[in-house]
Amino acid sequence: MSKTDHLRNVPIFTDLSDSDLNRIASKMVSRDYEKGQMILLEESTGETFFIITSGTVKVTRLSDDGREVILALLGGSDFFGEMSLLDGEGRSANIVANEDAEVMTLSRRDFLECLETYPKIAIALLEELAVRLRKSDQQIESLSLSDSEQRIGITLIRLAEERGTIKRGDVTVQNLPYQQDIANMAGTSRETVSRTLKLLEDKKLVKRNGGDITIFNFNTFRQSFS
Amino acid sequence: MSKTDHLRNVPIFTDLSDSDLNRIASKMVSRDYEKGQMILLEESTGETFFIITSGTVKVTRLSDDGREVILALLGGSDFFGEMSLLDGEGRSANIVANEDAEVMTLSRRDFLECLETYPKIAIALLEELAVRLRKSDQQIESLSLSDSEQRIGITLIRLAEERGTIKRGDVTVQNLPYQQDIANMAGTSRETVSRTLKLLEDKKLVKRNGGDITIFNFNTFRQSFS
DNA sequence: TAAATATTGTGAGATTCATCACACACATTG
DNA sequence: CAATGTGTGTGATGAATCTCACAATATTTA
Repeated sequence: MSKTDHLRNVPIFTDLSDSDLNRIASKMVSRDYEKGQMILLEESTGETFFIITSGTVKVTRLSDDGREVILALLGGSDFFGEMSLLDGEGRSANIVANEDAEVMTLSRRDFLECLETYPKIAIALLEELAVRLRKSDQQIESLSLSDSEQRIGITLIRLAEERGTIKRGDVTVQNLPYQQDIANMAGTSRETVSRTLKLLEDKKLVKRNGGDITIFNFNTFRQSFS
Repeated sequence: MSKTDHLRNVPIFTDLSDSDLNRIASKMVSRDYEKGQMILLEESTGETFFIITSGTVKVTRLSDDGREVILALLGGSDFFGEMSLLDGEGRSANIVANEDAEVMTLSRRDFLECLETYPKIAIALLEELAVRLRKSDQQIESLSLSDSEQRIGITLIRLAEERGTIKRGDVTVQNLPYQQDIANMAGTSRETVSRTLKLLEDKKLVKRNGGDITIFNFNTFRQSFS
C-alpha cells in the first residue's frame, strides 16, 4: 500500500483530495520499530506527528517506582504525537511498540502548516480529540466509581470495540493482551485480572480459548458494565 | 464589562481583532443560572457553546445509583459545550452551577461557522483540548496508581493552580469546596477527605482557616505529590 | 526434546478504605 | 433562644483487593 493510501484511511485526512494527500504524503517519512522499542519518551519535547501503518503501540504513563498505566492501545491508521505539537508542552506519555510496528512521520512544521492550509483537517482533528476526551472522562468515572470486576469488564469492552470481530451477537477478541497489560489498563493488579476473568467465565459471560476471548451477547454484556 | 471584553479574555478568542470579536459577540446571548441549577443534562444533545462570564460551574458524571464524579470545576472565561458540538455525540457530562453563574451562549451553527471562518480559533481550540486531555491523562494515572492521600493532595494542587493566590511560596485557596466535592474530584469518600486534611495539617504541610486552606511551600508540596 | 523463560492460576495474610453511626460545630430561622 | 439544618470529625467494622509466595502452564530457545 502506498503512503497516500495509508493517509486516506486516517480519519483526519479522509476529506482531502488525492492531490492534497499526495502533497502531504511526500513530506512523510517511514520508520520501523521492533516490539518493545520506545518510540517516544516522556521527557522529550514532541517534534513529530506519527501515523501507524502497521502493528500496534501502547501509550503509557509511568510512576517513579516503575508502575505503568496504559492510556490507550493504538493500531493501524491511528495517530499520535499531536498533543505536544499543539500545546507546546513536553510529552506527557510514553509510546512503546507493542509489537513490531511501522509508522509514518510528519515534522512539527509540516504538521502545523497542514492545519493552517486545510481547515478541514483542524476540524476533523478537533472531532478526534473530542472523542478521546470523552473516552478519558468515561475512564475517570469508571476508575472512581466501579469495582475491579466492572473496570475489567469495561476494559474488555474497549478492546472488543477496537479490535473485536462480531459473529451472531458475540464478539471475539483475538490475541488478548497479557493480563499485566489488562491490569494496567483497568487500574488493578495482575492477580485480580486472572481471578476476574475466571469469574466471568464461570458466569458464562465469556469464553477463553488460548489467547482469544469471546464475549457472549456483547450488547447485553456492554449494558451490564456501563 | 461588555460582551466583547468578555470574549477577549477567552483563550481561544484572544488572537482575533476587535471587529471580529464584535461580530461574534453580537451573536451571543447571556443567560443566568442560580446555584445548584442544572445547565446541561447528560441526556440532551449538545446544541450550544457556553462561555462563563461569572461564577463557577462543575462538570460531573453521575452513576445510576447517584454517586457523582467531578471532572472539572470551571470559572470565569472558561468554556464548555464544545465536545458534543464537535463530535455530534450526545452530552457525556452534566453541568451544574456551583454558585450563581452568568454565561454567554453561541448556537451550534454560529460556533461551527466561527471555526470555518477563523482557522485560528480552531487551532487555539485544539490547544485547549490538548491541555484538557493532558489533565485527564494525569488524573487517570493518579486514580490508577496513587493512594487516597496522594489523590487528595493532587486535587488540592489542581484547585490551587486554578484559583489560588501566591504569597512567598505559599498558596492560599479561599473558599475550598465542600469535603464531599473534594471527595468526588479525588475519587474517594468524604470521611477520607476529612481525615486526610487533618493529616496534612498535622504534618504541617497545610493550614486550614475557616473555608480557606494554605499550602506551605507550594513547589515542594507539588513535587512530593506527583 | 530438554531446558529456560514467560505467562497465568491460586491460596493466605496484610492493608487500605468505604461505610455506618453518631457526636460536634456553626449558621440560619422561626 | 430553641430548633433545625448543614457541614465536619472520628471510632469501629467489614469488604475489597493488593501483595507475596509459589505452583502450574505455555511458549521460546538452545
